[in-house]
Amino acid sequence: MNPERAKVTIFDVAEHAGVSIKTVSRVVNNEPNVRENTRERVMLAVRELRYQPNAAARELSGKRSRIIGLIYENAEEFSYLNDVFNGALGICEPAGYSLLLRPLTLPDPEIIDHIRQFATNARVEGIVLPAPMGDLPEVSGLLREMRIPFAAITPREPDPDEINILCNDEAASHALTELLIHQGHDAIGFIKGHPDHGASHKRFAGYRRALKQHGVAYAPRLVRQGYFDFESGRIAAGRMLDLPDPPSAVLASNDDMAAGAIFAARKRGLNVPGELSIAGFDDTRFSSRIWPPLTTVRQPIAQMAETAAALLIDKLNGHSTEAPDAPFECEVVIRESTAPLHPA
Amino acid sequence: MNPERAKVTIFDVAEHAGVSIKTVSRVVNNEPNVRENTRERVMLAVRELRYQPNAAARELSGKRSRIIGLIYENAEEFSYLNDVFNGALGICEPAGYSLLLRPLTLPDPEIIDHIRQFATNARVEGIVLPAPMGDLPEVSGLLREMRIPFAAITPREPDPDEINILCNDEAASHALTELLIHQGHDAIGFIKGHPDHGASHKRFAGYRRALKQHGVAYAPRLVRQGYFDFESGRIAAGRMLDLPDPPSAVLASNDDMAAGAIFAARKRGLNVPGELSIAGFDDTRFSSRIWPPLTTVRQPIAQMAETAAALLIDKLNGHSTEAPDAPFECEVVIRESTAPLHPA
DNA sequence: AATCTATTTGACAGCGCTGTCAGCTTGCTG
DNA sequence: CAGCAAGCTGACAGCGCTGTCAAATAGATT
Repeated sequence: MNPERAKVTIFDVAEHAGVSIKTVSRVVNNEPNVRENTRERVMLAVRELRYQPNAAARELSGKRSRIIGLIYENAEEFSYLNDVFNGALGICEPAGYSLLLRPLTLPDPEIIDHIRQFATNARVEGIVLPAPMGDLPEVSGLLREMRIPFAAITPREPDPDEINILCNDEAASHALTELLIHQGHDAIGFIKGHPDHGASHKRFAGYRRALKQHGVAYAPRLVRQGYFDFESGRIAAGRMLDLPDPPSAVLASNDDMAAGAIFAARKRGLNVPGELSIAGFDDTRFSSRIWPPLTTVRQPIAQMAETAAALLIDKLNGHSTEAPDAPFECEVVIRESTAPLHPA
Repeated sequence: MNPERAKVTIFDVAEHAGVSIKTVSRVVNNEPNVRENTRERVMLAVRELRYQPNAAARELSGKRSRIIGLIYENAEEFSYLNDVFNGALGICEPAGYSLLLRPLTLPDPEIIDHIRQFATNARVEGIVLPAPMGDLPEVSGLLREMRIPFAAITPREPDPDEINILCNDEAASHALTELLIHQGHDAIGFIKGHPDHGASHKRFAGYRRALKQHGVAYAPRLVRQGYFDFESGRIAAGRMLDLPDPPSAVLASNDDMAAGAIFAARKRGLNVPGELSIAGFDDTRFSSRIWPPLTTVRQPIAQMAETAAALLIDKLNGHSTEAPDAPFECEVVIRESTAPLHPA
């Protein structure tokens, strides 16, 4: 199919450098026990001939595919995945790994079969699991059983034997709630995230802790279930705003839902933030571009994905790097969708 | 590393079915000249043993990697890529192909080297080029020279020997401009897209054609260069709005820039669409969620990517499917960011 | 039944690389 | 300068599959 390509083999290089193919292999793979002189000669030949090892042969012979899988939920929300892809790819490429994507539409009754097939068929060595994949016990259970190393980017409790990338969701949510309290709000609505996502629970926990700490009463009527999408945010916010005693501030568990809340407020003729403060979570690309720009929490998603990929590759290569000792830090970003409460 | 996996080889299946490995190979690859009886026996063995062919061995032996590359610009805009990824993956998976991503940050002076390396190193059989990759002559030139089949999703002039997925950008832009003219606007600003994108020129052409057709004077001061990003839209719109005789409507070449225009209008206290109508292009996920929801043009991006991948795979397999005879249809979506002009 | 042709099947040689292990060089040590 | 360990290098056997080509079988024809 491509006559021009892939012509140069290890034999050509060996001949050109006057060594055996095994020595070329050693040099190319950075193995020890090659005299500096020899190494240079081989490297020269490699460059001159533009030699690129045949990945299929390598895999067949060496049992290493150098492929990492990334299983993700094929949801609407894509800003998060954008960062995950970029972070993971940024690490894989220079490390000589390929990244293979596997979208999954949740809920998926055949998820086990799908993943099993992906793992064997695509011959991945390891798998990155961004949220919410890492939250699903059947997924991590299967991978464990198949003995496929994986790195979960998820706020669940860490397992010391597995790679877990965490961030301090709970603390960030606490800080954001505290901000609203300090601005004088005492009727603060909360829109929960999808119950299957670990992050949802962490964020709710931070909210409750802040209320408690500052002596603000917890009002169940001001807490609504959402599912991380715009529509559920719009609906949940609408319900709260139609209450006889509506909240003066709403904290949504992500920015999509916060955008939905803004939409709901505007439909009701409410000024944001004059009459209603709204804050979100995630700082997606659009959070600063809607009106008013959203107060939110920024997570270092790309960095987390980079770390996940890097630790996974280290593990695959037998370097047992230690996981970062502290969770990644989220950062509260204050913009114009929140304001101090002016008593009526 | 994974002792449980990939144990069953073609030999096991052959033995189990009482045939030679070659016959198993024939059955697995759907080759002709196998008696039905034999085929069934082999299939049974395949199922019983859960045989999955080793991709590396296949590739090494057969020269077919069953991998397709996707080279894309690693820009902020991700809604477009989301659809492209999903569309392409949806076709590749069932066809037994893997999709390998290769982000590129433009402009990239070493783009040729990067692509060359990707193509050989990742041993892709073919490549999908979403916009703006298909617009760059050095990219398509290199692939042509390397004899790597590719499918370009781009509005350039089609080459009958190559796979080109088109949509009627020009006509859609014409229709959108016409809509504004019919609403009474006669001072219609236009924010151009990035000059390296073929779509930019098509969209501008549609705008001009509509003006001409309806006898609206073309005013160069109402045309500004943008680069498809929010900021450039904000700035370009700002310049026009600060003119002594500002436009009553602004057409932006994509929704990011339209969002920027809305932002600029709002900063100047202008009501949209009361005092300024704004329309965009693309219908990204956020276009219906900002305030006011954007009038825009929707392209069937996922479908286009599906078609690109499908045609490419057909080509790789020697089935010379014909390209669709007509370009894909864009659709004008009218929302609340545009309104009829009320004379002052 | 013998002959011929078309169809089906199998033996075997690679594909390009890495792992194993044996053999050859060094550079010391005594 | 012999003797030896440590450092280098190379020969060769696979890895699991597909392509080639020859052999076996079935089916058609006389």
